[in-house]
Amino acid sequence: MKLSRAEEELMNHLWRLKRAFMKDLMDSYPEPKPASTTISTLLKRMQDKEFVGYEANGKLREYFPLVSKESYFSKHLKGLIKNFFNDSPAQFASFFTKKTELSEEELLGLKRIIEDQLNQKK
Amino acid sequence: MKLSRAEEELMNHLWRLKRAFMKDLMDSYPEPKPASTTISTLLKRMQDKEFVGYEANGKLREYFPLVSKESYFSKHLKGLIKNFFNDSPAQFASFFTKKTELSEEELLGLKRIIEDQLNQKK
DNA sequence: AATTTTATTCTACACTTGTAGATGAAATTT
DNA sequence: AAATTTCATCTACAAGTGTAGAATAAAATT
Repeated sequence: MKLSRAEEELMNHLWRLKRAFMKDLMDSYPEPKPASTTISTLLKRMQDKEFVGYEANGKLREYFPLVSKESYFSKHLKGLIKNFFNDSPAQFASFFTKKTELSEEELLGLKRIIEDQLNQKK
Repeated sequence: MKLSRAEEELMNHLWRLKRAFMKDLMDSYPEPKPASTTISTLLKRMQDKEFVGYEANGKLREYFPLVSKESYFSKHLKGLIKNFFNDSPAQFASFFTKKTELSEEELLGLKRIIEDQLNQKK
């Protein structure tokens, strides 16, 4: 199951806020804000898809994510790699590194991470 | 404009084949194959979206991609990074490197790429 | 030339998505 | 307590998607 574009946007707000009431979600949208019923509809659909839960606090509901951004994103990425890179993360990484202009610091940071990973392998 | 899931799958076949007749596209699907009219519908929609063109060869049409996999994918990725990583490719790279289990060779290969990039910076 | 194969367009239909009004009920403010 | 605000649900509807049958036409085969 996957989220639609609009749902994903809302989910991003929710991940950032961690827990949020309707009002907080509304606030997190820039102008022009969507109608609050639109958010409600999205929240409902996301509950059906089991991406969002809530805790009733009196009548108000405090919503929270049921999946972490990390795991959601990992699936996403895995799909991309599968579809576009022959299921080879290395091929993907090489594409990414070549096509994205990273600054020197960024490259050094990355290099360090990779070296750490290599050391762990030993 | 974006391709839908099913269109993207077809596009992948087309990228791989570079140029293809209806028949070749059908062949590229695993069992159970979709109806050929389904492929036709998709192709039509993809032409409307200007992702696919064709050259008539007698009555047959030889289809080909109008956008490269690289540029299509780059946009995709840019969107992902924007939505999920605060628009920071470096943040993304670090996440990717940590979450994906790359083999030692793959890591070494990556390291080499990064070193090349660093040298180019000088 | 008649038949068969192959591919295209048209039509269709159910499902998903983006968006929001109407309605109603609980909570808050006056 | 009455009025107002806040929000969830229901209903709705247009656009986009996945999927494919019917009709048709050109090409290949017999």
